[in-house]
Amino acid sequence: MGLTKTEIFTEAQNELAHIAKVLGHPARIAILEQILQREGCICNDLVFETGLAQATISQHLKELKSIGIIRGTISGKRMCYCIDQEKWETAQELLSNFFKKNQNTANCC
Amino acid sequence: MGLTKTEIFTEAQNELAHIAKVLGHPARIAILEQILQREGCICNDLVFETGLAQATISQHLKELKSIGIIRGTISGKRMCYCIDQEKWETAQELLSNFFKKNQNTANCC
DNA sequence: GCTTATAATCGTAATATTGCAATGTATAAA
DNA sequence: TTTATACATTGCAATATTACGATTATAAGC
Repeated sequence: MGLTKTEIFTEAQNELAHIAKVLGHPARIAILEQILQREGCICNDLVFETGLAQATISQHLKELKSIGIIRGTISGKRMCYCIDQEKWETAQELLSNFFKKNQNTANCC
Repeated sequence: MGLTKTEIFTEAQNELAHIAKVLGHPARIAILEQILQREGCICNDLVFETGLAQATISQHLKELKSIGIIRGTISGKRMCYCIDQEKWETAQELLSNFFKKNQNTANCC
């Protein structure tokens, strides 16, 4: 059906899954890496860097904005995208805490 | 087109994205949490726990197996699922390293 | 042998995602 | 005021994902 039954899971599970889902595309990883590399902002040189169409990049940026991990501010006729530090750290911690749940479990099989 | 252009991204980007993608569904987060909680194995009580159909759970388990983060071993007529410690840590580190790329970046906008 | 339990797989329907061309919009430059 | 530039949005086609019922395969127990 292609429809995730979000209502049967907890808020936390849905939130974590949403963050992971947004990170779950190589183009979005590449975009984030570019933004980081240029230590600060960047506009749609991303189109040039990735080789994807402008519309496609725009769509991926929208996905990234949906978890708040990037922010876009207008500077003239250009857009300046950058990392939202706070949201970045939130995502980092949510994932980190999830992985920390697996301390010490002895292998069973 | 629904077809990710994996060939234009690096191995590392594709690998990280794949891991994130697999974690990007609340059912799979829930499944992993269950396996961890029962500190070791579990069979398809997952069906009961989540309320999803057996076929659906089986499919999600397959996704999780695709990144190696869980392993299933046969024990009689049951399957015993557990975390693969090594792969778990690999995934943890890949994500952790990705997030660590954003040290010290001054906010630009 | 047969029956039951457990889980994988197949087939299908519904919805989501990816990607792009075309179009729209706002700003800057001329 | 026109024109160009930079993005966002829309609409569409192709593919992927999610979910489930039905079927199949395997092993245990009789």
